[in-house]
Parts: sequence; C-alpha cells; structure tokens
Amino acid sequence: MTSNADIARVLQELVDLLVLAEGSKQAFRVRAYEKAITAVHTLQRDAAEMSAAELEAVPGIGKSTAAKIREYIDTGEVARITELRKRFPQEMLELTRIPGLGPKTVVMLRDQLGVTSVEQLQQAIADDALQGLPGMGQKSQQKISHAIERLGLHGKDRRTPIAAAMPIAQTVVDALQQIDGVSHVEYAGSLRRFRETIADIDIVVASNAPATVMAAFIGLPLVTEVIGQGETKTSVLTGTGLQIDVRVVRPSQYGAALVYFTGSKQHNIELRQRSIERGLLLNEYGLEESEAGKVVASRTETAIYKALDLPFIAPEMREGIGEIEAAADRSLPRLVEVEDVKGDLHVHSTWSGDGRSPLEDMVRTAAERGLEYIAMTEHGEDLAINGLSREQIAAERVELDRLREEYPQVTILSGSELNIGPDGAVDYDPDFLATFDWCVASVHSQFDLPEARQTDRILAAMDNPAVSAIGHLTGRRIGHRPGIEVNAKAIFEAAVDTGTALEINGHLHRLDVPAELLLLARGIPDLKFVISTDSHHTTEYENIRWGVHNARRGWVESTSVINTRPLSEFLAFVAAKRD
DNA sequence: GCCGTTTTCGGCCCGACTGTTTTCAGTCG
Repeated sequence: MTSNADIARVLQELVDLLVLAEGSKQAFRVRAYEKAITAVHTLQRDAAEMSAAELEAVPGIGKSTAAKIREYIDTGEVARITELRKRFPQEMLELTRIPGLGPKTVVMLRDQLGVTSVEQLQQAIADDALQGLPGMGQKSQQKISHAIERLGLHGKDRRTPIAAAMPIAQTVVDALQQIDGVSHVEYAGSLRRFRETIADIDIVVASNAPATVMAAFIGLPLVTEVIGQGETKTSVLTGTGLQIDVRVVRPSQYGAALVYFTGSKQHNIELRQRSIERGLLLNEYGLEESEAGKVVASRTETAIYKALDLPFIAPEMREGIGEIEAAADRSLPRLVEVEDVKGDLHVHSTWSGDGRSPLEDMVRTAAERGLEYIAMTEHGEDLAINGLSREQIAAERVELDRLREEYPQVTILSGSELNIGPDGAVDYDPDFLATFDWCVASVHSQFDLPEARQTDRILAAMDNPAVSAIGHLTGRRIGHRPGIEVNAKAIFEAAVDTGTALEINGHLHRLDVPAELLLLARGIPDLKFVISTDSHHTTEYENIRWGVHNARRGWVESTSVINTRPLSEFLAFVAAKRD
C-alpha cells in the first residue's frame, strides 16, 4: 500500500520542481503544497484509504492536492510532475542545492548559457561566462565558484545530527555569555525545537553592543569562515561545514527575537496571521500595533503569546501542526518536564561489557541527583560480550544489597535489558526472568528484516509478562543507521493491550521512540511511556533532558510517563502485567 | 493552491544581507 511517507516524498518532488517553475520558494503554490506535505505527515490515518473528498476535508489539502494524491495512489504517477520533470531535469535540481543559487538564477543560467548541470556550471565559470549576465558581476561568479567548492561539506540539504550540533551550540552560547553587556544568550531554531537533525545553528543574543558580540563570535576558534556579517546578523562556518548564525537584538526585544528565530517557519507564519487579525504586526523586534506602531510586547516570549491571546507554547511543539489552534482553545497537552521524572529505569554499569562507570558510581550519582528509584539494567546474556550470565547477575545482586544499605535514599531495582531475538524470544527462562524487578527488552540485531517480521518480533516480546517495556523501539542511530521498520499503530495497540510501556530513550544519538511516531500515538488512552537515559556512564544521567525534550516534541503528557509516578504506582504497573 | 464571523475573489509573514545596483532583485531563514 502507498504509505503517507511515499505521498509526502512525491509532493516534495513536486515542490522542488515548482520552485523552479514559479521562480521562488515563497510562491503561493509552493507554500500551499508545503503545507499539504505537513498535513500528510501528521495525518492520523493512511491517505491511501481516503477518498478525494475525505482528503479535501483535511486542513491544508484542497481540491487540487487531493486529486494529485489520489492520482498517485491509483496510478503511481502524477502527470503534473512528469511534465515538470521534462522542463527541469534532475541535474537542475542539483544546481539549486548550491548555496546562494536560487531558482531565478538557475533558470537564467539555463536560458542564457544552456547550463543545466553542476559540471556545465563549473565549465562556464572556467570560461568566465557568468559575469556580464543580467545582475551578475565578478563577485557573483566568485561566490558561486566558492560555493561549489565547498558543496561537499555543506549543500543546502545537508543536515547535522543533533548529537553533533548540540555541543557546538552550547560551546558558542557559553562563550557569548562571557561577553560584557550580554544579558541573554540562547540557541534557537530547529535545535531549540529539538529536531533530530538540524541545518544550521541559530543563536540569539541580547546586548546593546552588537559589534562587540560579532567581533567575539567570529574570533571563536571553531569559526573557519565568515559567510556574511552585518550589524545584527553574522553567519559563519565551522570546520565541518556547519553554519552558525548569530543574531543580536536589544534586551527589550529578546522575547520577540527568540520567538522569531525559534520558528518553525510555519509556526511564525501562523503567529503573524493571528497578529494581523488583531491589527498587530509581528517581527523579530516585537509585536506592535500596525497603525500606531506602539509596541505591545517584545521582552519575553510569554508576553508575545499572551498579547495574541495564547498561553506559552513550548518550543518543541512549534511546528505548525495544530499547536496554535490547541493553544487558542486551551487544549494544549500538559507536557512532561524534567522535574517530573522520579526514576531512571535503564542504567548500565561496568558489569555490562559496554558500561563505563562502576556500579557504585552509578548508584551514588543517582542518589546525588535525587532520583527516587533506579533499575540497573545490564545487558541480557544473549548479547555476546556485553551480556551477563545468571551467575554474574547473582553476583551483581549481592553488591546491590550492600549498596541498598549504603544509599537508602534511592530504591535500587534489579533489572535487565533483554535482547529481542528475530522471533521475539528474549534471554533467560521464565522462572529466572521472574526474579527481576523490571525488564526492558530491546532489538540489538537483525535490523533489516521486513516490517511485518520486525513488528511480529516486538509484539511477541510484549506478550512476555516479564517484559515491562520495549527499549529504543526502532534501534536507529540518528544520521548513521536507519531504524527497523515497524507498524507503529499495531505496536501502540499491543502496548496498551499487554500493559507494556514504550521507552523514550534519551541518548542524543537515538531519541527513540522518534518524536514523529510519538505524534502518531497522540490521543491513544492508556498508552504508557518510560523516559530513560540508557546511561553507560555517570555523566549520562544528563540524557534525561534529551529524553524529555523528545517526548515533549511528541506531545507526551506527564501523566503518560510511568517514571513520573511514585515508586508504589510504578511497581503496580509492573505487577499488573505479571498477574 | 488554499481559504473564508471582513467567504467564492483577493489576499497570502517579515526582514537582513549581498551584489548589483542609484532603488532593487535575489537569496535565505
């Protein structure tokens, strides 16, 4: 069956082609289709099973898009796309990936020089053929030439995994924080919204001395090239080709700037439309009356939202997927927060082959961090090298008993991270499994089985009464390895039916269950999650922040997360399944 | 192309920076 993801991909190709045909990414048709793509992504059912009329009823999808979606489902093609492909061959789309080359220039190059590929463009530059073209001089030619050279590092489409971007962003934020006269610094953009990959890092600075900030910024050791520099905006590249944009605003404008640069683009557009409806104008400097120009709000984000008759909307939700409507009718979810989390139920020590901190260090750190309970979940014995035999588990439990006396403030559970085999079987026998207080079961092998088999193995693992949660559902490593393919809906249903929780793994490389799937799980009553750090070292308890961010991006409420509950309630959840 | 308590046409978010220009077009976010 044609999946929603397939449809979104097809519409994306249509958008890419239309940008050339329309000459602008901002063309209304282009934006309309982009909105439709978002609508398809967030659709709660399979588009393939929907009639044209039903599709048309979806906000953002109109008559024309609905017809094209049906056309694709029924015939596997869209005539409009076929036609556009003839006008704009694939290589021309490649040209638009060169930073600084927009659709107008790409089409002009074809019309004036017959250039339709990167190779031809390089030849044209070698021939000095670009300067003299309408609107192009020597500098333009140099700029394009330079952009092609570094395309290998960062084309416009290149995205960086959040795990790589986050430490860089924090380094820059920390450095800018030190500058005299800087009152606030925060990373914004897709990083603040906690997307799993980011195109560039946006940093907002509040200061009355922008020149000082910019000078310090471009002087940072990680800056290898300055792309653009103005009074309020400077863009640079790092050695890995990651772009960092810094915007400086006055402290009184900080909230407006933060809203603006956090985005998303769609969220901002909707906020501006809401502003216009109220006779207001919203930009990165403030929310003001359109006529009088009097500033209504600008210092804090909360003030901006309030002036638009909205409660504060969490950055992780600002994707233009219905959060503003939900805010307007006061039906925003009560998102989970880091402070809500009482226990960590996925923790390794050096007892596991890949653990890097000794057991006592892990326990002491948990106690110091104020956790009420933890589960030591060393790897099960089926995981070669890393896993624990029954004898090793018995030995670890002796140590756990001693630690319980030494650290009475934290309840230490004896757990395991079991391995889900290709058929859904897990480590150990039922009697031995019953001796654990808590087991999380995860896929660690056979990542390329077809969707049906992957789904079946997880459903089988959920049927096991000892399995209280499924760990890192897809097993993906962001930017390195795609996850296993699963039927998410079937898994959500089975999780409810069997009383099994789904882990939200907080490792920045994992963020698994992915937020995209969490969004699909919205509104399923009784579906429970557990947010875990998967710590292998004492420093990794910090991962709880990332796990919570990811959960919030998936609109997960505090009440759906079992490790926000007191120990007694949490144990009751485990016991309910075993009975 | 989508949408509508300013409905079926006429709007559609807003600004910085660059390079080419003497007032703007293109690109980008």
